[in-house]
Amino acid sequence: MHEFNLLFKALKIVEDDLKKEVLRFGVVQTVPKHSRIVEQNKYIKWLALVISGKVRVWQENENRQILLYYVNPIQTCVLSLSASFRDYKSLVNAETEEETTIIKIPVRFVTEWSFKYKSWNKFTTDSFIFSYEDLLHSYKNLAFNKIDKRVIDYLRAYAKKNKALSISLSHSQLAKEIGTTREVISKILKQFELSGVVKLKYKQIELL
Amino acid sequence: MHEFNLLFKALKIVEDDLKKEVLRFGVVQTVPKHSRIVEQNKYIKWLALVISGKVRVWQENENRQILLYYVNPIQTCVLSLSASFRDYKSLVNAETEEETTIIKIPVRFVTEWSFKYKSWNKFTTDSFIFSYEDLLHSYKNLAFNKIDKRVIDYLRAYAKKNKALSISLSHSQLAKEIGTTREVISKILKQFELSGVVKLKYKQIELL
DNA sequence: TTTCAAGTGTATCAAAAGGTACAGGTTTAA
DNA sequence: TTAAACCTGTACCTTTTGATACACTTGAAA
Repeated sequence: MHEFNLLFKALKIVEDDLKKEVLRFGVVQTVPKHSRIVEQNKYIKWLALVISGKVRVWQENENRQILLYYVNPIQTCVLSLSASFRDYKSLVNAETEEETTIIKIPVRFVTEWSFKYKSWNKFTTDSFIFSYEDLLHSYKNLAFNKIDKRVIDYLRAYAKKNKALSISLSHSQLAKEIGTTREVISKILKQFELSGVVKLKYKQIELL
Repeated sequence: MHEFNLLFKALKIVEDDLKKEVLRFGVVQTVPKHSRIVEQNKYIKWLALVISGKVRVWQENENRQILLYYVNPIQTCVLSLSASFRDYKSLVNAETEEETTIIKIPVRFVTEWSFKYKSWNKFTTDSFIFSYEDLLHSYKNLAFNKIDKRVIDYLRAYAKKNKALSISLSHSQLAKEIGTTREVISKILKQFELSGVVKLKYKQIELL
């Protein structure tokens, strides 16, 4: 059970009883690229922990959408987590960006374990804190920065995370991440290119 | 100890040991109107629970600011809470809006109790969940709605909370809540008045 | 009652962002 | 190799928001 061991290690789970419970009730599942795993307004029955791959979480409103965050290995979507603590409908959408392996835990255990096992308690608390601060950062960014600043920040963060200066995204994908339209992104990127900040290729943006 | 009993009741604290600890380490304090109780980039040493009064929490950036939330009786500021779980500098500002009575708990107990006492665990978890969803709501609102919509939403929420159709706020105060300028608010309110949605008085807005 | 600070109304201009339209490029798969 | 689908560049226009400027109003304190 390679996936479970990864999970135990990452979450610093040392309690044997908790390990047993996770092994007993957790289900490993591999989901193909671009599968919708959480849908707005649907009930959540499982807490999904991402072991490998990547999940994109966003909100939408008519024809616009805005990125909330990505769930990377070894993380969990804080909104499934908070949904687990109550019986709650999802406020967001989530879709795999690539083939993704998850471990699913039935929600009723999530609360129970958080009081029973210290490592699980720490994991859930840390998830909440991290996610709250992340969202706060996005909120501030949205409130105070113009789109061009948000675009370049996004590109730099992306490059940093992938450890590569080349970003493979189309203008419309980028527009969806930022919450604007394709044309606006095209204009801004062109300006960046003219001022020598980036170099544009087909479906690819290179930071200089 | 009137304040402590209120707290126990509101947080559904039933454990006698926890009550004893709260009584022993908690400090009741009454803070006058318009006192800064948390400052951006300062360390947080206490978790403050609001017993009566009201605290405004916001972020600022140069000359603009944006409201994050209000802390009402019996609530705690989620950001002090998350700061309590680590040794952390505040990301926000908080100021009393009126004379406010708080109970201060030294941060080291906050984590400890959350594993030791079920009611405390529930309180912290619920705070995180509630606050996360609240922020998410604000984020979505900011991302998708024009200022006029945000203004009317704000006014209606305010009216609902205060159970009165009359809102005592100047245009510039309102501008700060929304994160825009006074002139924009004046224009929008005037339009609302012309279309019969509100009636404007000096430092007062009446919903019709 | 006078005075003054704070609040409000509004006009004008500028900048930011979005909408529409269309030309042309690139990739993929039939 | 050709068609279809998707991607990019750009021009033009509109709407939204912000900045500046100034006149006028209101309420509270001297």
